[in-house]
Amino acid sequence: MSARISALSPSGVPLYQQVKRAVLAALANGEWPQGEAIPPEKNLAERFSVSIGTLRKAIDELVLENILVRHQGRGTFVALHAHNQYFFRYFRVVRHDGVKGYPTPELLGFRRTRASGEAREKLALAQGAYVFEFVNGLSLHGERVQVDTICVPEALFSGLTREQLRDRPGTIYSFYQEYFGVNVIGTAESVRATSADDIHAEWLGVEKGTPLLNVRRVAYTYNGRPVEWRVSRVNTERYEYIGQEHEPGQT
Amino acid sequence: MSARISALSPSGVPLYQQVKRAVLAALANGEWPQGEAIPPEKNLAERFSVSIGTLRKAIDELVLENILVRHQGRGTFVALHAHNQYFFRYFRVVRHDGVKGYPTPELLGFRRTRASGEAREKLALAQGAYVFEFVNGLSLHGERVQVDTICVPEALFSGLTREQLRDRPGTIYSFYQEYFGVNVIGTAESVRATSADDIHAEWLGVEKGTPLLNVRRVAYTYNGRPVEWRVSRVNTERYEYIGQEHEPGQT
DNA sequence: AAGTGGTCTAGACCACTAC
DNA sequence: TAGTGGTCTAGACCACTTA
Repeated sequence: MSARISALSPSGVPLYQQVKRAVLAALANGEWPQGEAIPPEKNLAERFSVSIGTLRKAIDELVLENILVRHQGRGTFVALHAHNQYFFRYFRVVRHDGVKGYPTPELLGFRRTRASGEAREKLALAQGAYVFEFVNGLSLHGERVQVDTICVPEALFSGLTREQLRDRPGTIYSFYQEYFGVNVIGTAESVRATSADDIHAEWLGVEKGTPLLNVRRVAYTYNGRPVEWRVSRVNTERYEYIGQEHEPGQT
Repeated sequence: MSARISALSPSGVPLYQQVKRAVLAALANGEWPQGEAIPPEKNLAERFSVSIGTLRKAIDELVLENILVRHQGRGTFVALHAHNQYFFRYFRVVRHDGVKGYPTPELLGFRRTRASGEAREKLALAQGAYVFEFVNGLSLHGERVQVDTICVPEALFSGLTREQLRDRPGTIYSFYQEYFGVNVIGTAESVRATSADDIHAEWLGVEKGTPLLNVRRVAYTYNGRPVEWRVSRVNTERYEYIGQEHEPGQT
């Protein structure tokens, strides 16, 4: 386990960034399990042959990214529920009383088609480009509360099948990553209020014309490349969407 | 202008936090105008009698908060449009094409009343406590698109009048700060879709029953104390609410 | 060439936690 | 009491910008 930074590479990459990568690698290796403390700062500084200050700068960033948690006097810990946090980053519907739940997905539709004008715009596709369009129903506490219409370029997801989607084990984004090497690293959402049309009324078990939340999301990978465009319809009779939150930063 | 930190107060507050406050005070004094460079780090470190490292930690936080911008080799600058950024932190409605605009406010109602059950809950008030409740209409490009019903505890805003609100120069939150010493430092929002009732239909110039976005916000000051509870109704026919955004952080 | 911020060191002492 | 992270120092050298 000689985890020394490789030759203090003169690559021009700051040392603390190299340290950060090394720590991430160790985490990925499962060297320090979730919820457990990582070695103290002094040890890590020695191990990577850097000063405490440099080591701390690397750890600082990992703490900012919610990958590690520091407790003064106790140690630095691998964040629990890193998976959970990641999950609820992208699923922002909770019950009116604030209770969160894991949604049960159900594939309601799947087809290969030419991209619509709006999909072309959001996904930066050429005219006539093909996309896969599928519909995902989400239930909370046994009740269907959200229906997503999801559009991805065929160019990035060639060979995608209805069965793969139906039988995928985890979240859609982890599926993208494992099966197609597509990493979602950012999203942008806008929200409107619209009326339920016939098909969504049926899917959500509400009357036609019921006000629904209409969440429109573009997901991006590296270099700002859009990889997914989705429209979510949410029945907010008993659930709500968590909007912008501003932490009380101590100014 | 002896801006020395007052006696290196043994108050237990970290030095770099004191330095940060001092820099903020200098900014508030207009000592360094917007868009201009502030003195180099060495000078500031001397002026505040701290080491470069400590000074940098203070500046780091101000950069993270978008109050300052660093340019390697050029200097550290007072962020332009800090006011703008601050403004659009709390006003998140844009046209469907993404164009932002400054809303024109109009006071549509004002009264002193006992807090409703929901207001009591959100504002952590005792039964029978009084609140000021006022209604603020917001227009973009000459069109009324949003109506806010705002509720603040009388205990924090004693003496608030309709005229003060109507004639206030800046945003509501800067008004809170200047006239009542109430600093809003954080917010939490949840979003639903609801139908327009009679009065909101009239205010927004839509038919009764039109789907409206229903944004519910609690604003907090220090120590997580709630100071304002508001419900915004937005006509999203031509405008939309900017939801959660995730920056592509470089992990 | 001079001046700026960016990175890095090798310590020190303090506050907090666990034993 | 021992060990942890939190803060702080007084420098050093590097990369970048401007003139």
